[in-house]
Amino acid sequence: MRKELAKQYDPKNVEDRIYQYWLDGKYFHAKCEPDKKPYTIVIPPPNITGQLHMGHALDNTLQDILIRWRRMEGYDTLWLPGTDHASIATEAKIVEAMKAEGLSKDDVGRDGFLQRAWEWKRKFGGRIVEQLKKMGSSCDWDRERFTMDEGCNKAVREVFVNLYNKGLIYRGERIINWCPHCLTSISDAEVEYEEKDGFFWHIRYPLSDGSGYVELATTRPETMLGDTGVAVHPDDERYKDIVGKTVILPLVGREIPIVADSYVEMDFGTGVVKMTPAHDPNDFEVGLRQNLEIINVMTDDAHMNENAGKYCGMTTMECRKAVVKELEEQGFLIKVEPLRHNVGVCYRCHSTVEPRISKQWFVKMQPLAEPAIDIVKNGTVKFVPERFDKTYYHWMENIKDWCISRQLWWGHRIPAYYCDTCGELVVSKETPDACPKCGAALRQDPDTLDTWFSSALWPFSTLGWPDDTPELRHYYPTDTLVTGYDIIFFWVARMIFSACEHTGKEPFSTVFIHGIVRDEQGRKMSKSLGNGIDPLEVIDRYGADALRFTLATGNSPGNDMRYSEKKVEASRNFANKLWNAARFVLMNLGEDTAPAHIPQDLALEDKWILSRLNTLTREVTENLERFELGIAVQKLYDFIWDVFCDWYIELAKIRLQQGGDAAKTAGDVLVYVLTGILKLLHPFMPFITEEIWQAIPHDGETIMTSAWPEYDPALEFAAEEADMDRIMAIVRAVRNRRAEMNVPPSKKAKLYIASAFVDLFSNVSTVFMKLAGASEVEVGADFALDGAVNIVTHDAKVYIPMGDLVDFEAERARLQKELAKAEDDLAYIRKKLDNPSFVEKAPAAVVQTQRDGAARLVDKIAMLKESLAKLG
RNA sequence: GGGAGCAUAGCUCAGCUGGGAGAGCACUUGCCUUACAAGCAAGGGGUCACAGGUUCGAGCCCUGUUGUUCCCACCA
Repeated sequence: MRKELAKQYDPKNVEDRIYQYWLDGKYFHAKCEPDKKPYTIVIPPPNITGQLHMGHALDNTLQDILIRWRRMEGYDTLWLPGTDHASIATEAKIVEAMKAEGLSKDDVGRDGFLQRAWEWKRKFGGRIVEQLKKMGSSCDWDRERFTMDEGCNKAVREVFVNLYNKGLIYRGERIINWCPHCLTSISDAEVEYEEKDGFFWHIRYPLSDGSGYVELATTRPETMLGDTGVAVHPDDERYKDIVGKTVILPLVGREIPIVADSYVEMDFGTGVVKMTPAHDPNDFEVGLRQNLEIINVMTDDAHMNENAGKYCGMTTMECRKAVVKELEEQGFLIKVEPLRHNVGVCYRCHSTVEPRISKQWFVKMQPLAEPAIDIVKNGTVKFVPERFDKTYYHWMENIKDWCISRQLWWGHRIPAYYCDTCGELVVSKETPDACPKCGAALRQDPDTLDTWFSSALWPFSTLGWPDDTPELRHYYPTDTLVTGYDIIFFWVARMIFSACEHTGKEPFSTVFIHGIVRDEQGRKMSKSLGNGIDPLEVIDRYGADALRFTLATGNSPGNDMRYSEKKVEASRNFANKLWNAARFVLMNLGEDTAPAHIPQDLALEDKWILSRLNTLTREVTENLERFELGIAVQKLYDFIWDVFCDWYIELAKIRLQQGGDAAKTAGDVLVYVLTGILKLLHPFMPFITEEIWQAIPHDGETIMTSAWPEYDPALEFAAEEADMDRIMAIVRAVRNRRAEMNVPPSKKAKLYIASAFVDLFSNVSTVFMKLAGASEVEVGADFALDGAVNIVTHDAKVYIPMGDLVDFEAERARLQKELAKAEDDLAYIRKKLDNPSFVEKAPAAVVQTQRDGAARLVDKIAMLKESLAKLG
């Protein structure tokens, strides 16, 4: 007994059940079969703190499409899932949770804190994974990983020690970006810039010799407490005489030198800059060159420290006010002007970042960047779309050392150990028992590593590296990395140089880049705007297939897309259309219908649809190979709706009603084409295609592992396609005329078709009766009819006797108009063909197309003239 | 300051290596035609931002202009 399908497709009755069926069948599991060609994607691991948002939905839809397609193509397919520990974000959550209990990090201590963090991970870390399942993601859940699991930790320690031993990781006192809210250093990549309104305070510093003042301006007056110099440009004539002199720092009284450095812009401000090497990266550089003293005047939580003298203890903002007030009172403040300028903020919490001197661990980037640039330049790693390689090169070529230490507890702890007795530093994969030099107890560095340090190893750490595992040998390098352009720097670039350095190979061969999903008005979806759309809610209302289809349709590599519910509705309607097409097929099948096969005695329309499906198969496959997912999905939509449903099913009805062998053939072709459609569509809409596939005659357990359709030259029927076009042109033209004349569909009329294709049109009279409102059809060389509507296609003149409905004047006018149009068209083509350079230089095929077009127009013009002549 | 994207129908966007422009939604008209009204049929609507250039031929390639968005740098 075949399953009855409901009149409307209801994803709620289908999706969870199907997903469980796939899980039970272990179809997602990659078996690591060395004799099969592998295809591997590692998931961009979502943060354990995260909730599924549209970005994930898009990213995972694209990955699942590629994975499901390759799986059907017969690859040993691995989609490796996992989550990221997200040190800053997670730590912030734990701290917040503890705050509610009235506890601080120090209250619970490091071990207590980590216990809570792991507890939190156990509780909530799986949430986003469950949400990914709702999308239909066919990840190999048996291989799920976590960036802080034992294997990843082993890889992290291996990498850290390797780089350290090569001198590529070092510890040093540098100016770094400090987030006063997260209380940790962050890397350059983690600083964002926001335009903010501020002020430009113009101050004068008196020369020590009493000969006058220098005037300068600053946006951060509180930092003057740490000033250790004043700089001018060496070529600046205005200040030539004072270079080498000193000034007395107002409020502080410190005598500081005036130096000349080409960093200073002569035309900006007064051309004089105060130097605060401890709190400004540029000043720091100048300070190194000019031997300026470094005086840190701030604490790690944005307060002033003891070096700030009486301002000690104030917040930086309080200090700013106090300093400005005193400068004014003492006559050092010249003026204040408003200034809109860029301020660096923490990408996590958006607090203003304080640049400060601090002892941190760094990765020396230059030696790592070079091979990473080469591997993209020589095409081993490709960006799709290509233009992103520019972004990548620019970043890699100007890269600065990477600050990797974080003053956090949640993360991979730095495997460096200090001997407080003899000062020895030990960097080691294994935890050393005692100082190898003096035997005293060791103290491990309290800091952890940047989250991205472990995600940079993700493509190989998840496959077992540094151990030589069968998985690593078989699946690595991986194939495609699917991610948004917003994390090229954070993640993609770092994976590439890490893979080059540690595995000697590329981490993946293609980086498939997508844009971000914006809201209906084109704004970024964000928590603060409250304009985010919850994918789970969309799935609940429209189904995962509809959401996936929408996201795939809108995808053009590298470009942003707008989300709108209208689009999801259209996708839902499409799913319903397919559902009903399947219902129709099912209703017309005998109990003994075999699974998809091509029957004998194909009718014209059978060959036509098979040929069209064949072309579709080739094109969709090619589009997928080129990552043109949006184009592929559009072609499927058009084929299923316009070609299969609107034409083929309607044509098949004729023979299905006739019964007998003709009906059986039609039924077989319906099953064949429907099966092909389901397979091609499956990567995009996995649930509904599986549900239908299970309901129609089929071989195998799941469409997931059925064979991807292949282009077959034997199924190309060019002549039949041309014939069908002739027939369809007449059907369309007749419908058009009837609609124009407001003839109701119920009113049938005889069709006289005058054409050279007598046999073709005679054989399909039932088609015209079914689709073009014909009561009967007569085909011949020509007819002499009075009072008929005249229709002319390229291949035929069609007359419909409509008696008193016919308005001769209108008929004549319409034919005249069509004639004029045809003559214009012909003139246009003739002009081309009469141009010797066109005929000479254009490809032969193009010239031939134009000649054919001209010939068709000549025929059409002749027929139009005949019709006009008959009207008198 | 440097780089990149986008500009096509009322709206949202496709348009692959150049060969007389497409879809969805919206709109108009007629249809409950036994798969589907979340549907069927027919239709209206576009100097492809602007100006040059290359070419037999440009929405597509080149140059410039305008508008817009983003990334990087960070002039204190």
